[in-house]
Amino acid sequence: MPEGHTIHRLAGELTAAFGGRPVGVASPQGRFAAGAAVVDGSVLEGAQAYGKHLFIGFAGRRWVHVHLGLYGKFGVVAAPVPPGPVVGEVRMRLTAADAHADLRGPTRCEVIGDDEKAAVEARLGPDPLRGDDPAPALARIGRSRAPIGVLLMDQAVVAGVGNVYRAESLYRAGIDPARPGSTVPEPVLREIWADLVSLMRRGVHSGRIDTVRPEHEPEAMGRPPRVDDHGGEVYVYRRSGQPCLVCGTPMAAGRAAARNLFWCPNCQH
DNA sequence: GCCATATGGAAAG
DNA sequence: TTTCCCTATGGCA
Repeated sequence: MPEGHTIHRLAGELTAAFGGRPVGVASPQGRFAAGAAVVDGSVLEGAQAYGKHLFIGFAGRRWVHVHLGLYGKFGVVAAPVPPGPVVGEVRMRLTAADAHADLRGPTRCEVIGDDEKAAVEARLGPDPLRGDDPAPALARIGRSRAPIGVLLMDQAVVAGVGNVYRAESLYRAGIDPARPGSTVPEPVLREIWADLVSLMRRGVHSGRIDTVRPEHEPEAMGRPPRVDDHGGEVYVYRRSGQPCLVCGTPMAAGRAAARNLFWCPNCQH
């Protein structure tokens, strides 16, 4: 479930599990063999997250740059490493005495240096989870004719927001995702930014995306809890055709920039 | 077994 | 704007 909160949480978990110690880096699948050999056995100094990009820092100014993409997974598992052959397509495995971590299906997994890391970061907009100044994002949205729903997903505008936080933050602000960025008043943009900071911090802490306000939660509304494989309690994401939790209107769905888009046609303008 | 689907992004046209 | 990549899972024959 990789939006920015997943990556920031992962950076913390990796630093806690492996930081300051020599770590085995392997490529069970074989596709990361050359990169793994470069850092295998060196000290993992710490992991950093920027948007949806993960940088695992090793001694010698080497970084393993990981991007999970749409369905990548990276999880830390407490020791001992299960005996027997590694099951499935494990691109990279980190191993220490008391923990290991397996990476599967990433869009990117590569060893880079400081300059390449800086180049990746230079392409990203401010990240709500890093405490960045939102001014560049607000300015860019404020002068763009592109839909606000597309702009929020553009990592060069805001780093770390994915399809769920995009849909949910626009719903909570009452803004139609199709609305051009330049037509959204700046105070509303500031409110959306502050909301993203708060929602995404909560996501880092809980490991899932919950966006429903207390007064609309299942218990408060006398409805059954949401049952969905993404695990969180949300207003709009993947709820097309179901009644809006606030007004009862069936939620709408469409496509924008090749991604699923969800909104309430009554609550969002 | 086959197919559709997914919280992403880069490259190709 | 479309295509492609990477993997796991659930629904359906």
